[in-house]
Amino acid sequence: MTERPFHHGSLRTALLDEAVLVLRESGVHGLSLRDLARRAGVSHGAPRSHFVDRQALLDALAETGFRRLTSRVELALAGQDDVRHRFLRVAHAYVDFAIDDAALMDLMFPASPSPRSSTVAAAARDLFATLDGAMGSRRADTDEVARETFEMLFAATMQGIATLVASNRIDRARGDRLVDEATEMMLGSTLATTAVT
Amino acid sequence: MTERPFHHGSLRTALLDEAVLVLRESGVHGLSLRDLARRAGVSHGAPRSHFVDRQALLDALAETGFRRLTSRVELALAGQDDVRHRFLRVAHAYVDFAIDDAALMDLMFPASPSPRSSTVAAAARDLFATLDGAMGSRRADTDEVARETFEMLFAATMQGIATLVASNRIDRARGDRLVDEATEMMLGSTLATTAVT
DNA sequence: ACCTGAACACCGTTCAAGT
DNA sequence: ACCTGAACACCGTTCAAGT
Repeated sequence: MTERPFHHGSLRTALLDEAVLVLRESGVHGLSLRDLARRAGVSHGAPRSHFVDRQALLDALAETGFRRLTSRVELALAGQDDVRHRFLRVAHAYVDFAIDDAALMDLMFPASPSPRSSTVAAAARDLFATLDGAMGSRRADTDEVARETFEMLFAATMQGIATLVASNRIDRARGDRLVDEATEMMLGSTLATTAVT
Repeated sequence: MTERPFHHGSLRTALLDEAVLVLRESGVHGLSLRDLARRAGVSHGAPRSHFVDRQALLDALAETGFRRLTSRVELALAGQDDVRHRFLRVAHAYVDFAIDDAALMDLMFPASPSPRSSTVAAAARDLFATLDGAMGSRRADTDEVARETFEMLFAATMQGIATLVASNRIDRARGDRLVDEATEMMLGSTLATTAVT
């Protein structure tokens, strides 16, 4: 009678957890609702109760990705006041995540942008708000445009380094060094002097 | 008797050309061998004569992508001697391509890196060699390590900006301005003074 | 509210057969 | 050498039915 001992309401999270693992080793292409159902020990129609279609699952995955990355960045911020170290820690947290969960990053920042569900959009906004807080000046009179430009370039560079590593153009150690060098270069630029404290 | 007037040997390129279009409007997910065969007016088994499996088609697409991007960069280099303008033109050429063919870029720089076929690898090397030539110093005694680092950071930043635009985080005009600003910032850094002429 | 299981259309892949 | 068409296993999606 304990034929299906699990999922007295936890099937949704069980599917998501399993999906993260599959994603990590087989990419988006390896993700199938039927396969996830099989792994969870339920019928192939069961996931339908929690995700209307495959895209809904992918959206939910992107949302958890944004939340996990946000908490990683928050962790990197804990107890750091020096600007240089703050940037370095955030940068490494971001790039590490992007490399370890490259396929998930593709779901979070899809190349063919589909209209984003509101819950995913909210999770994305939380991440950007956290990043803003991490990089923003604490002085109110700082040039707003310069700061936003600086933030964008910083995010772009980190995302780019992660892509280089994830696609095997450079190895991880090289990527780590690039993160350091990029951070130093950007903090040393004239843009930075008007953008951050 | 002209039931199938095309493809007296051109089916391969016909499939590839069609695939680029499908890729552009439906992403990798919308690419199906059977659908391509249908559009070309051949049976579903016909593509097999030119591509052993779906991955072989994706590899071929990546290869053509590298070749097209290489020629775009070469075009951007034509008749430009000033360093600043050279960088700006190459950067815009790169980012424009990455935005217009974002899905193709994902095939060229896959998140879950599969072992790359030798022909794809060769096409990729051609692109990197061209980029090296575009950005490299003409003086032989320049610091080699600094130059390579500078090249990597430049490529990473451009790829990152393209990702931001392709995933709709910023619009295209903002991306264009970021390209300009990033180029100025990088050329103004101390890294650049030891890396480029 | 959540899950089952049959049904349908679609896909990648294989393969014998045609030209 | 290139293409056809049947076959097989797999998938997403829908839906009536169970609990």
